[in-house]
Formats: sequence, C-alpha cells, structure tokens
Amino acid sequence: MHEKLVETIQSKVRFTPEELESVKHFFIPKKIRKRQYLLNAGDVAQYTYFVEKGLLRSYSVDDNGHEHVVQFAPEGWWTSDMCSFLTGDKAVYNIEAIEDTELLLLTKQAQDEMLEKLPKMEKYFRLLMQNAIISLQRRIVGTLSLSAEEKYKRMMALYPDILQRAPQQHIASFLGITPETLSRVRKQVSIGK
Amino acid sequence: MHEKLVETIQSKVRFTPEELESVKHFFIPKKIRKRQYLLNAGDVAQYTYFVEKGLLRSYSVDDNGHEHVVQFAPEGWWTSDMCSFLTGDKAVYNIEAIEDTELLLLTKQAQDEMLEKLPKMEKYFRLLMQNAIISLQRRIVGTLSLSAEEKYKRMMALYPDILQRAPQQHIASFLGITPETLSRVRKQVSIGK
DNA sequence: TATTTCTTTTGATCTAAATCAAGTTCTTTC
DNA sequence: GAAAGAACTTGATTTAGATCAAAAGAAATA
Repeated sequence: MHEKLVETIQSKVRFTPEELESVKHFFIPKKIRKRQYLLNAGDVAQYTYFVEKGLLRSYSVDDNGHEHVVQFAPEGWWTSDMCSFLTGDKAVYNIEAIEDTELLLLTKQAQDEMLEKLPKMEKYFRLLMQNAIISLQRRIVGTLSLSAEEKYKRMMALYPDILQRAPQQHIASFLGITPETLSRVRKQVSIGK
Repeated sequence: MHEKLVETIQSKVRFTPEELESVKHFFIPKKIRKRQYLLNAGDVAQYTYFVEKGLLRSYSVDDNGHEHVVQFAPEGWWTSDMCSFLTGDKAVYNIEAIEDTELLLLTKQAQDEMLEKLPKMEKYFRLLMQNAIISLQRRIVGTLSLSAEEKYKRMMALYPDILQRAPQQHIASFLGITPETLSRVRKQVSIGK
C-alpha cells in the first residue's frame, strides 16, 4: 500500500529501511471510488493526500459557475487545499476522484510529528514544493503565451497519460479553454498528423 | 543591510540571536541600479536573490517576442530562476531591476552549507515555498476565470504598492493582457469610482 | 438491453481583447 | 532645457475563442 510513497521519498532523501518503515505509520490508508469527493469547497481540509494509485482532480468554481481544474493528481503526487490544510480556513478547492483511487492521508498533527521525529522529511517536502513551484510558474507562462492548440500539444508532451485518463471537459478546464474548443483543436491536431 | 531577511526568518522560525547572526554570513550583499539585469535567459542562475529594498521583475520571452512577467519581487521577497539555480540548466527567465535595488545573494553551495549547519532553515524555506504555491495556484485560477477588468481589480486589492511602482506595460504583462487593454481598463475603473 | 443521463462533436453567431495605427505625455540624456 | 526616445492613451479593425444550440456517441442505471 505504501510502495509509491516510499519510492518518491527515496528518490529525494537518503533514509535507512527503519526510518522508511517509521514514516508509514503517520499515514492513514484510504480507498475511494470514481466520482467520490475527498474534499468540498467550504469544508476545512483535514488532510494532505498522497495518491498511491488512481487519479484525482482539484478544481474551484467561479462566480459564473464555471469549474477550473487547478491540478490533476495521479499516482505519486500529493494534493490538498494547501491553504485550508495549513491555516484551518475554508477550502476553496473541491477534490474528486476521476478513477478508483488508493490514498495515504496525513493530518496536520501527524505531519508535524513526522517532521519532528524525522527532520529529513523537511528536505523531502521542501524539494517537493520546489518542483511544484517550477511547474506552476511554467504553467502560468504557458497560460499567458500559448494558443489553445499549443496548450493542448504541450499537455500531450508533458502529461500524455493524463490526457488518456481524464475526461476531455476536465482537460479543457485545466488548459483554460472550453470543451468545444478542445474538441476542435483535437480534430485539427489529428488531421495535421 | 540584513534587516528584511532577519525579519522574514523570524516570522517563520524561532532562532536565537546568535543563529540569526550566523545566517547572515552565507549571503553576499549587492546593490544594482534601475534597469540593470541580475540574470539573462540562457545563462545559468548562480544565485537565489533576496530583496532587501527595491523591486525586481522576472520575465520570459516567448517565440513571438512577447514578454511575460512571471513575478514581481519587492523587498522581503525571494527570486531567481529556480530550475536553473537547482539543476544548473540554462535559465529561461530574465531578472531586471525596476528600481535601484539592494540584494542578498545566496549561492547553491552557501545554501547547502547553511541548511547543513542550521537545519531549521529547511523549515523556513519549506514554509516559504508553501506560500508561493498557494499564491501561484490562485494566480492560475485568476488567469483562467477573470476578465481583464477583474484581474486588474484583484491586483489593486492584492498588490496595491506594486501597481504604483511598476510601469503599466509590466503590470499588463503580469496580468496577461496588452498595455492597450490595461489602459482602457484603468480608465473604465477610474470613471466607475 | 432499454432508457436515461452525461460527454463529445459540429455548426452558427457573438464578443472580449488583440492588433494596428496615430497621437500625446512623460523620461532620459546630452 | 531641448531633443530623442519610451511609455501611455485613444480610436478603428480584426480575430481567436466563447457562447448558444442541437445532434451524435458513451456510459451509467435500472
């Protein structure tokens, strides 16, 4: 159940087998089915979620009722409403399972205890955050500078698996275009090949 | 020269005066004048920069020659091309001073030594990164969901000082609109009041 | 396996913001 | 402090992508 977690930790920090074993105890395993929600906007995020298997999406809903996908989280990724999780404020993001998903849940308290007991985890999380920032910055530049077709092609290059696994409406939302435009772009791109 | 740095560290982690003092030695002070560059895309980022005073902008240039402002960094903020700094790859961002600016430079080696010697700095950087992620995610949602006018109003609410200090073309670029549109929006908003 | 519901495609129309093109005003700098 | 160069404003025109509408295709539910 903790294979992916152990794998991602080992790829970033040197840990003894015993340390790795002790990490596991801070997490609560959980499985949810497709279409179920981990978090609803307005509630407080009690956990950060590590995805062992499956696929999640987190999204916000704007004043016009339009959804905006902030993140897809496939196996090996973390997700939550970070602000809500850290501050206890109401969450602004909803988190839904796109596939049946196996998770490891970490409460704020468990995380604090873990960081206390295993300070090397600080480094793991810092590196994790650094990578997140790098890709968020790239996404912003992409959003600002690319056409609908270019955005789609970039997604093909960066996340081909998510393109296969997530419904097109959610991919459109992630890219910041309408499902209609995505459909037309896909047709265009498939002809072009 | 290290006032702001000490202030932001103290706001996130408990340090003794001696520890705080020892932090300072890892940084190289530097002043640059308005319009000078700290980093050019294509070079390797040798430093992360902490802004003690002044204002920077980092931006990328796309294939059509359009600039896209990724970040404004006023006093108390960090900036760099994080990817280049960490991996040694070529930078994709340019960093320019919008005002005469006082900086504290940190090399990768100095950062590693500092984290080694003062592990509590891991926490400081992790918290810093967390906040960055929260605001980058919000910016993405804003970029996807708001009209030009709404983006401008949000900037008025979030960063009123930067709106005063940075030229409009750079603000337009940060918001993902053209300078012409920003000019019209500003007129609109000023009449509306 | 039928039926209902959700998702994707296709077409027609509309619109916010981009682009193009002058003017105007504000900054450098010599 | 005058000239040159940026930056900003204003107007006319264009356009990528949104919106609206309806049909076709999948997938969930019974």
